[in-house]
Amino acid sequence: MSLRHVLLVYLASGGSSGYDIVKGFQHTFGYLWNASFQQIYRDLGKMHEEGLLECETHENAPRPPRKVYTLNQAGWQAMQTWLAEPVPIPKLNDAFMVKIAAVHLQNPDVLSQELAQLQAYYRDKLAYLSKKRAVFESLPPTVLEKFMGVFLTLKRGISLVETWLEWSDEVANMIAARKWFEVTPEELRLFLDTVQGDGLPHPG
Amino acid sequence: MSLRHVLLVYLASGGSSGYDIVKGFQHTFGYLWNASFQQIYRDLGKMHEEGLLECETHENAPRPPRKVYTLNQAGWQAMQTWLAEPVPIPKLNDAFMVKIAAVHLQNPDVLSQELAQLQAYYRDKLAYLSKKRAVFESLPPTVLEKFMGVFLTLKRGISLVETWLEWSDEVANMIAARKWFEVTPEELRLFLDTVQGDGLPHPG
DNA sequence: AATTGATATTCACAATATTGAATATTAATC
DNA sequence: GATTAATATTCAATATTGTGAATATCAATT
Repeated sequence: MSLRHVLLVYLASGGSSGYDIVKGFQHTFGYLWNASFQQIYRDLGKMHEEGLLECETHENAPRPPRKVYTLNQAGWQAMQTWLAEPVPIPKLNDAFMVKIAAVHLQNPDVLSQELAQLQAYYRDKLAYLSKKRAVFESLPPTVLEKFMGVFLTLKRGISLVETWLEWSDEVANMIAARKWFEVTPEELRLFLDTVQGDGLPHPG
Repeated sequence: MSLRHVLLVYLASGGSSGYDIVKGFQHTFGYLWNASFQQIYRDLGKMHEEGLLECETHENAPRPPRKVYTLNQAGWQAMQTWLAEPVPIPKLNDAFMVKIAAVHLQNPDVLSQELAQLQAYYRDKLAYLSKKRAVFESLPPTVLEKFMGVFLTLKRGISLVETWLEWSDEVANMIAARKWFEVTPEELRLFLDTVQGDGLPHPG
């Protein structure tokens, strides 16, 4: 699974240029899938080479010309194939959580400042997503029902941010208490070995 | 940021062989950071080459010998440097959410089955993590306080799984209702363009 | 005696992601 | 008239991750 599949899904609702996809991503798949503009352009090019996309260069009056990509038969097929197969469990790689797990190694003031900045970021994000949710909720129920899929992903995004913010308050309390300062690395290692259970494998 | 930093942090509480780190990961950083055993061995080797780690080959009686890596001065330094700099916002790349956002393209029965499998996986995971939490909660408060960092990351992991499961019930209801079947891709694109706000950039 | 299973590690190739810079067109600003 | 900003795309180098297979030692099973 990769960006390519996401692009196929995106293009399934109509052709688009790389530039517009970059813009569109921020508003729709942006909180489901992160990708840089270089990545998007590159993968569009590759998929075109591989025959999954058609590409028409549209002159754009005063602006530089834009390459509009559309799904062709093969692309549609590839998308269907992807949709039919199960997705992998998304992998969580959260560096800040690693810092918190190893809080005894940190400088509390530096950590505290970093936490505050993350909180500010997530509060902004929450405000932004909440505004979006309000738009959805103002729709007539029959219309909302139709776009339930997008609405649900929005709600999931909000839930992720909200629970992060709640959690971050606990983290702030811990940093303020500074009790963990008394833990030596060796104590931690010993403790972790003791608490260890049977383990849960990460499935493909 | 990468696995290498996580390994530095891990080794800060004592030397370890690749094999033991692989095992240890499942129990401690496993739900914060995902890495395969090949990745861990590879990065340990590289970090040794780069002079961040010392490596001693310990004969292991009947078993094959094990390479025990320990942080040296440079490694400790590198870890400190990493700890002092802010972490990037973790990138969310969730293929299942993409599928849900584009639910109108799916076969409801296939999707429904995939959802059920994911739910089973996350229920198992929740049970596993809850058992761990119980161990923490049975500790005397003064001990729990000491290991608060690990406990908080565990709680965050539980919260992620719990809210996913709650969300998945809503998704199941949507699939059962099958209203979104009436949406054409073009309608969706138009709708998304209308609902679009100003966008929120993903910070470095 | 041969197979299986656990321990412990390595190699190689492919896929993906990150970063910085470069190019080209034109409108708007100073 | 020169600089800045926005649109629109591309290239290249590197870093990181993912996957499959291979190697070696020895215990325990069959």
